[in-house]
Amino acid sequence: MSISPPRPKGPPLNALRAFEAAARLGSFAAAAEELSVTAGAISQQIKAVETWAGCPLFTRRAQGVVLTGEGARILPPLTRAFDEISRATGLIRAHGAKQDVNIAALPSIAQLWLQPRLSAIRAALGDASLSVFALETAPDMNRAMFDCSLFLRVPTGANTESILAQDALLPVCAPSVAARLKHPQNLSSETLLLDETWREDWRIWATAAGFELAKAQRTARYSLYALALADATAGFGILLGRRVLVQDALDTGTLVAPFECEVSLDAALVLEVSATAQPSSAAFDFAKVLRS
Amino acid sequence: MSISPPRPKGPPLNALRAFEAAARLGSFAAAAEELSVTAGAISQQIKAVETWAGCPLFTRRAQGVVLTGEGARILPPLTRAFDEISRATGLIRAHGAKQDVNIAALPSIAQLWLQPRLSAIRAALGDASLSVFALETAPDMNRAMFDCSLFLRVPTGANTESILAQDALLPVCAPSVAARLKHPQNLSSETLLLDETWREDWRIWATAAGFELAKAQRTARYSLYALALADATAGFGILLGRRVLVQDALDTGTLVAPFECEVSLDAALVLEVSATAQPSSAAFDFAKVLRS
DNA sequence: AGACTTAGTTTAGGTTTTCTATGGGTAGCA
DNA sequence: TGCTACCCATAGAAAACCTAAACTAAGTCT
Repeated sequence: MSISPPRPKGPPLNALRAFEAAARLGSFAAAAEELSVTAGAISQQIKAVETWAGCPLFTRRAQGVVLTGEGARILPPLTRAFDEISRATGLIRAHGAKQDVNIAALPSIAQLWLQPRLSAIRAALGDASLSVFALETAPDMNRAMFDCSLFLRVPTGANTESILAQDALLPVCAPSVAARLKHPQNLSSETLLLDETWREDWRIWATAAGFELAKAQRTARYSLYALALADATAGFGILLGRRVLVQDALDTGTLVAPFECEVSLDAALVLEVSATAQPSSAAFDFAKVLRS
Repeated sequence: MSISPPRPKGPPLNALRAFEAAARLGSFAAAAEELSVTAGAISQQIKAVETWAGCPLFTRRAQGVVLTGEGARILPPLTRAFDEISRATGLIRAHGAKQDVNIAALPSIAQLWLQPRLSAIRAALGDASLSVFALETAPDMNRAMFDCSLFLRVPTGANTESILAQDALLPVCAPSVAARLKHPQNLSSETLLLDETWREDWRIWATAAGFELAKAQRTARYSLYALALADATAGFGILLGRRVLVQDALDTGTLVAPFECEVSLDAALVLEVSATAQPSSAAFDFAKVLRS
């Protein structure tokens, strides 16, 4: 018998949070994104849980991970528990730090859609400060500590959502370039600009426009939409525009749409407000300004 | 507008666990005991939660702490959430580490009651290893990672409990000392031994025996019951015995009870089994041996 | 076949967090 | 007035955590 060796410890909570995210999202990489750490960190945390529990929770396969029976058994209660913690802490946080609004948005939306509206927003918010966080994928609003999110995606119909604008695809270019484009066929001799995030867009538009993309078509790919937009403005090529993001440029005339054909998308510019946000909070004021 | 500064972090889970324990138990010191850390650590963790939330959760008073409105509001959901986590993780842990039984017990019970029974227990457990942890106060079995607990306390009637023996108070001493004790009055010239944990015991017994304790009564206080028992055996004084703990010494005759008067207590030797323990586990075997 | 891509692992190393150990301070108790 | 029971503050030590970079392993183009 051993008397008072290091006392048996409770479950490692941070590691459990990592496990819960990975199990819920079905991937370590996605969990890493949600928790804003690297995949290696998730891998280690989950190993820690497995060591603590004494049994494996995931079966590792080359193309991903699959929950084991034990893993699947504890996921629902853990999700409930972490949701409850988020909700509870969100409530009290609203009282203290109500002076600050945290927005999650696609980098492109932050730069091209939000920035022009910032001065109006600031005026409406008064002294509450505003922080914008650029994220590649929309966060789970039940978890991440954002008050609002702005993403281009298919609406889910949740009542925390507002559709600000339906999205659509249309090629845009500098007026000088538009002059030599009479017909989609002319595109084959031009450089097509596209954003990495939406690399299928040209294919989708071409199909709808009844235009065959050449195999050897010259293209330029950008990881930042604003960069592609700048190059299009400079007359470097034709950008397959997202209406929401190019609207301002079309309005001011720096870009024009050379063709009539515009393809409607299911995706829209969706504003989502955190479920824990209070109607009296600055986050609500922010949302109200955007909806108007 | 600031773009992508350090992303807003989720609530600090370990700090929330500290808060939940402190709020539930009404004291930082008690929470420290439950989580087996120092009170200073709890103090810092709670400050971390308050900083994160942006509002105080406790009002500090010199004689303790009181929950604020915000604190009281989040306690129930947090307790639910952590209970759920404990339950869920306890379930899977049972599958992996079923080879080990962790017992929490009063130091005195571990030494004086459990030790004599160890060989029988080992025989029944087979290859499962046994660890005994000495604790001053009974842990919350929904939280702490113990499979069983053995404490002297008033039974609550929970169905995870078994009463192994009702407790009682009776003075005990070496046979040589008993020879000169004809009547409780003789005690005034003797040294009374008592354990810090139960410092009221002599007063309780004296009241029941109709015997007035002198103000200048000579006493010796021990922080370890086994030490007091050893001194009593050596003829150093009279120990106010807990029947459960001195029974073995009475049976072997190393100690005797000089007076007839035995005071029954509401407290009993209570065995509690963790709610997450499986009927097939070694913890159940252990409990079965003790009950027989 | 060979090159790329996707998904997770592993290790070392440094950073951040957390804990303990001390030395206060304040109110109730005797 | 001394004791005890609480909690607070600080600094150094210990533990936990994260990142970066190189690696494995199984697809998927070409």
